[in-house]
Amino acid sequence: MVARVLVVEDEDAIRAPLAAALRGAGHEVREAADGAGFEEVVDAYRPDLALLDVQLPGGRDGFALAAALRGRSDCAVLMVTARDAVDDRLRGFAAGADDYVVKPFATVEVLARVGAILRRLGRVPSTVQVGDLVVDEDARLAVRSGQALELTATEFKLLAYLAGHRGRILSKTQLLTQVWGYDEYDPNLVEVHVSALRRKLEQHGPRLIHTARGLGYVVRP
Amino acid sequence: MVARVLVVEDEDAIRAPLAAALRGAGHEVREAADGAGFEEVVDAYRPDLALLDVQLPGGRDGFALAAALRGRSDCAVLMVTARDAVDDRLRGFAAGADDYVVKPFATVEVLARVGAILRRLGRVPSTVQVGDLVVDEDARLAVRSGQALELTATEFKLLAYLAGHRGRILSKTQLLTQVWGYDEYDPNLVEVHVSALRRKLEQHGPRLIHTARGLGYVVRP
DNA sequence: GGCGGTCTTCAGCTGTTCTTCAGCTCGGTG
DNA sequence: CACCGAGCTGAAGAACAGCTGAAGACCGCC
Repeated sequence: MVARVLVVEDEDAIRAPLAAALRGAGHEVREAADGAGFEEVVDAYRPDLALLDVQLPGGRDGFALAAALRGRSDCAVLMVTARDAVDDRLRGFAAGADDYVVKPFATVEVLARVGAILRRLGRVPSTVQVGDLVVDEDARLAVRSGQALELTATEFKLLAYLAGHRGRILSKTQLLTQVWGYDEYDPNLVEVHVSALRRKLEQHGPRLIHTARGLGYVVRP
Repeated sequence: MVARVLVVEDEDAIRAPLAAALRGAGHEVREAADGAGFEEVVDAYRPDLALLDVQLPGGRDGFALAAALRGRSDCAVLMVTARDAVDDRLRGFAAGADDYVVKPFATVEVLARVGAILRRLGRVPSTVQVGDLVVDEDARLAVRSGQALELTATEFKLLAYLAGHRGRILSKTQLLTQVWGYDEYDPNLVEVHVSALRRKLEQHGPRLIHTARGLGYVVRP
């Protein structure tokens, strides 16, 4: 399973190879050296798993970050620490950690634990939810506040892709390649379909597909 | 990847061509002949990579400098020495060196190793923090004291560049080349955008972008 | 071949953002 | 304290990105 992983670790010598290994395993990785702007990054990036070092520079340690995650996201937590104290472990689980690794560790061990957590989470239901919109790719069904939407093939594909990457800015180029499989850049093609999608979506609620000027589009409740 | 490199080497005949080669590769280079004021330079310059000679005049050798880097910066370290003793190599790695080159060396070899280290680091975490401001270039997110800032494309680029070089005075010429890609000197263009940025930033706190009269601008908490 | 629906292209419109300009303020200097 | 250059900022309009209605191309179906 491919997941979005957020690695918060201050030591380059540990973070860099770890991130490389995770990328090698097909995951999408975001790195941070400390807890600065953690909430904002989580909201924007919506990781499936957070790998948190316990000891971090700055005001907040890994426990504080794990606590901040609760309620904000259904993201799993893997704590990393240099200390092998039992009370650390307990504090970690109390803060909502799903698992725990002790430094020094083998990169493969971490990879295995990440895989285990992601498998355990199961997930990958074919439906994505954004606010009051539910998109079920298997059933090819889009529902907004109880109302089924009548979408054309292209519109559905576009909406499914946007919703599947909610909270992230997707460029027109990216949409063109992912949804249309095109190489050439024709921004208007995307614009026309976004416009049509919006007309149908906004009959049942406020705007979900937002314009990020000069960058692309984002789906957000 | 373009990086800031700090070269500490006492022999002019080695340092000068090395610095020239690194500049030729697109890096920004700062040179020093010994370890005097090392910490201050690191804090002010925030190098991505330090090239440290082991044998240095004055009280401190390359190992001492490498040790001083740890905890102070997430900068990578490449040690340079005339001695090819195994215990030197071990001491170097123990002190946190990422790689090691032995004199006499070919300049291209050093360039290759610098490239390898920087690739391995995989561009340092994308978020920069200055006081209560956090700028995440990947997520294209600027947050000040918990409030997301609504910035236009140019404003964001400018802020990201300024924040990424916090504590350093950046001339208007430099900003024009780096942010706009312009050649001609139009100071007012920069001034107008700095003015707009300040208006948005200073709604949530004190001044961060300071004017260095006759020199340019600095970002500082 | 004709028909209905969908996709793509086109062109005009709108609102935003960038750049230029002009007049002002500020700080240093004699 | 007056002057001068550097920097600041409000306003105007040029340039640009994005939106959308409409027309034509395309495709499958009868």
